[in-house]
Amino acid sequence: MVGDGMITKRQEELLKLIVEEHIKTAKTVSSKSLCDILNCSSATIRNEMAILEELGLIEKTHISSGRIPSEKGYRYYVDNIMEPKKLTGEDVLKLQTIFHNRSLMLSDVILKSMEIVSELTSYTSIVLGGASKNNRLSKVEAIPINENRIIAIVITDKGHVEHKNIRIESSVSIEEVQKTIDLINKLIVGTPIEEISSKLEFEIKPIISKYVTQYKTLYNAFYTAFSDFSKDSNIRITGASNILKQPEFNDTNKIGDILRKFDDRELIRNIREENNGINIHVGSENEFGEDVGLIKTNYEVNGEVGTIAIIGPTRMEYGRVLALLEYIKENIGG
Amino acid sequence: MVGDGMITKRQEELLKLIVEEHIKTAKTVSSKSLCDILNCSSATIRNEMAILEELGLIEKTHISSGRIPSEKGYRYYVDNIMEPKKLTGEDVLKLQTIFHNRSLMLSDVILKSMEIVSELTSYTSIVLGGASKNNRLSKVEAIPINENRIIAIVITDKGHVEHKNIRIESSVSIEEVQKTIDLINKLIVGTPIEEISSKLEFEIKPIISKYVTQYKTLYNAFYTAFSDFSKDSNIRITGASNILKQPEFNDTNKIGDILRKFDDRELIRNIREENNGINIHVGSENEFGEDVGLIKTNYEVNGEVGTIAIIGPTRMEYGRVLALLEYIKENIGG
DNA sequence: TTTAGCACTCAATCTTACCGAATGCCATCT
DNA sequence: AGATGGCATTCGGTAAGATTGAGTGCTAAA
Repeated sequence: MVGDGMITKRQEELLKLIVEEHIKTAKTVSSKSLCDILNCSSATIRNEMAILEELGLIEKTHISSGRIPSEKGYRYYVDNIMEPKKLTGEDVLKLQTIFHNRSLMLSDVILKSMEIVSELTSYTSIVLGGASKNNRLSKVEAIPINENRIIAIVITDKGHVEHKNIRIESSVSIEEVQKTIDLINKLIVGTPIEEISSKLEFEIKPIISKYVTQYKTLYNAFYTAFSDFSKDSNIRITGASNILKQPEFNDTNKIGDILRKFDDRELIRNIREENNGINIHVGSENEFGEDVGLIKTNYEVNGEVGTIAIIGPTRMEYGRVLALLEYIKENIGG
Repeated sequence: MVGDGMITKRQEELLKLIVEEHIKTAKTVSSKSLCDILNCSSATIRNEMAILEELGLIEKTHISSGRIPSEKGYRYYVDNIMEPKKLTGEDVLKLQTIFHNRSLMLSDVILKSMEIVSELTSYTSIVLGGASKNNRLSKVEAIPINENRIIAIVITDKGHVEHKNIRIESSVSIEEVQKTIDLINKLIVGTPIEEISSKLEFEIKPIISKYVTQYKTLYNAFYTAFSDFSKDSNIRITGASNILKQPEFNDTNKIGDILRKFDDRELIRNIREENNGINIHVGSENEFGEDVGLIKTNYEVNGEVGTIAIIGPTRMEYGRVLALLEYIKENIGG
């Protein structure tokens, strides 16, 4: 006996073969097809299969079909059997062309490398970028465009930049706007992004109201500009059509189910990963439902944080995707 | 005889009925079903149908089927028969909640209103935003982040802002960077965006090379930053899953064909509309193929130009979409 | 010019049959 | 006690009719 508890060495080997064969072919795996590898008769394998099925690690699609891994089976495989796959030369090579291109900015490096992963694997990639954790306000600048529009530009110490288009009433003079900006600059530079809203409310507001006559309208404009700062983070989904390459999605209902989820920006935003490490969510463990597998990890480079994720069928090559994401995560530092 | 040439009043009426009935039901239209409306027998209608088919305006799906409009038939309908549909109260109401929200910036107004159109019609919307036509450079600013990264911020007179992350060799001093920025600011403020690249090359480069010792590496950094300025414009596709609501896309191959096109950013960028007006492209007239209809128009507000488009089945409600886009175009000025 | 009538075509649906791939189980072998 | 061979059984998949119904084209008459 080995491992979690009740599963023998041979059963584990059998589970491994079933999972990997199913991942490769998308078909059910028969007892006969494994005779040669396990050096025993199909009847023997059927007996073992019955035990694995008893344990909920594999399933039949109908009463006399071969077996496929269950969700629990994948989980067991991922946790106890799978060994981190080594990347092939081709995979590494394609990614390196991105990492070695010095003229790309960080966000483009991530987008492009995930595009490549999507292309290499025929899965779908998601990049959630742009949040700025632990960034501090470095500078606020306001550029007047015409009498009722100004552009506020906010720059953080880690190099994150956002701009907001602010509409103001025409009764407010340019001088008053400038005075407000000066006050903001003087008072909140160095404040962490997360705290700006409350600082504005409790520290800046009282002061502005003293110095600026039209303070109310101006304050409101700036408050809304700051409060959704980097809230609607960038979402990029690449290779959504790849799900059609997977035979299990040869069904308009299933395609619809997942496509509707890709369209739901709220849901996509929610896959944002907070933990460290690379996390695998099989089937119903993720928000896309039982038919898909999701592998995701966060990244943080120069204070820019985000999440990258790969979505494929439950039957996806977990080991390979894991290795690819690991490689990307290690190489975007530069 | 009326219209283009060979088509009678009654034939035109018949074509109108066939198109509109098909748009409503997605089914073939039989002669019998139109008897009541046209006040004649099915045989008479069949005779007229034979003529319309002769002219290529309608088709059969098989030898004894009812008729559907051909591509040419849709074209004729759009050009000669369709009357601009009046928007329903619900349509207007939903859009107005966006237009009346003063705190949204322009780009968000467009995105959100197209989201609503997509939702109202069950078609797919595309927004290509962010290009800045006729904008002139108003200010360049550089903020050093650390010894080999600076952020360049570019602002145009119309209020368009972009920033680029520039990596520089550590051998370049902050002073040299600042000197370069000052030169750029002095020399190219007021230049139209489109001309910046060439101006950099032929006017700035010689001067920089005189004043800045490490000019080559700096020049290259700025050149790449400017040259893809607003090139990779924002693309937003909303409601891609809506195509599955259309019965003619109840087929994984067709879904795949169009989804692959949605994934192709190059193709999507190419739908950018240059002409004025709202343009309808039926079937093979657009880049998405014979199964879809495309309605698109450009917009220009405060020097920010872009394109909005709606994609549906060939059998789409052209009149309604036309009215919706018209309404949006008229109302994003504010 | 319109219409009624009729033969004909075809999609769609259902039924039936059959093959082959697997399985479960049982009796037997080592 | 574990492994195996044999056998009945199940079920998906494919193919071949059979049936139905909607709709057309054509012709002859109104």
